[in-house]
Amino acid sequence: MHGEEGLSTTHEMYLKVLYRQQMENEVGRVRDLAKGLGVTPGTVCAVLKKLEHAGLVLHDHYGTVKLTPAGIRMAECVVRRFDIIRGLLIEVFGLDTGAAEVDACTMEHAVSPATINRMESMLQLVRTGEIVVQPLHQVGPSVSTCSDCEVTGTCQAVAGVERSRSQGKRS
Amino acid sequence: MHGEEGLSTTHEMYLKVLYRQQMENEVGRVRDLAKGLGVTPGTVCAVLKKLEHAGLVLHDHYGTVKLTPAGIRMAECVVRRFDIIRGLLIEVFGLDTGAAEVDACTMEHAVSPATINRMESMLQLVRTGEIVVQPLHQVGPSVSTCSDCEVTGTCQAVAGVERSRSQGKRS
DNA sequence: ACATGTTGTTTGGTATGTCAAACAAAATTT
DNA sequence: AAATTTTGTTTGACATACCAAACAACATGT
Repeated sequence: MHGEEGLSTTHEMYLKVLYRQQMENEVGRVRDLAKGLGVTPGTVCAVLKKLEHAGLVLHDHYGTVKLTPAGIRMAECVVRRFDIIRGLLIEVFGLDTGAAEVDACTMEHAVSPATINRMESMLQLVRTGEIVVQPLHQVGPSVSTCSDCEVTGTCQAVAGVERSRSQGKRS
Repeated sequence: MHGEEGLSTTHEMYLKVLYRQQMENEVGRVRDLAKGLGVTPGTVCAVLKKLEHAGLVLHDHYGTVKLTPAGIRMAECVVRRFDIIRGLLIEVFGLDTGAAEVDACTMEHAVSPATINRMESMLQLVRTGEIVVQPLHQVGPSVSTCSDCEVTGTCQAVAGVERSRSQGKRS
């Protein structure tokens, strides 16, 4: 019935960044998207074609880029996942903001609805004090027990993009 | 100093499946890898070339496939991440085994060392009873508050592979 | 030993997502 | 309004990861 069978990580990122920029800027422009995503304008152009074809954005030639209602819904899903994971990593797992946001940006594309819902519940319970997790914060700062897997955040969008949005807009 | 700058999700999956099969079978064969990963033998062949070039596997022409010590170390990192995330999703977030394993298989490629270490600590604290999280299990079964983002597990390896391994080897 | 079947490899093709650089349109300056 | 700058689009190229199908090697049965 829905027809959609899941967006790629790339497409989710495009929608998310576009959504955030539209919240602040009103109008979307290719150059801003490119900057926000850390890719070239040519790449954005190509991907926008697909998103337009999928009915998620409207893109006037040499003009503005706008999310459709469907695009907004999808973007909000991604943003919700990001916010929940970010909160969880900071408030429950005790990571610092920067690391949490880089990881959240990668993980947001990897969790099913079931998992994100449980994460949301957990976050809520911790916030209301029904679950107490202070002990975790005493574990120490990001011990690297595994020197082999230097898994770096593979999220394309620079951490700065995340940071600038989620804690008060800064230029 | 290390030289490596992070494996792709694909390569991590190849190493993980190879590792598991070698734990059970001794000898690795292209067809088993292909089956375990849900891809064709031709694809496996191509990817093995890259893994060999990266010093992670040894692949005799028309012969066996074996992880190098470096490959084993990397594979163990991936397996460790999987196991921690799987445990967390089941024991802390209250997901059922199947869903947890599908999600863990996607998430295992998306968490930084810092995050996985915190997750491990959390899991330990829950197991030793220092943190109690029963309330979460009463939240109900995977409510889908978000009907738009039908994010499906994008993990290539069929859930069966995960399942057969992680709860007692079954043929 | 040789025919058959299995397993492994190669080849040619596809789809994504990316860049650099050429080119086109719009906006701004003067 | 013409020149210049900025912004947007297209093109050609590349890397990854995949498949189907042709082909090569190996293993076995009789």
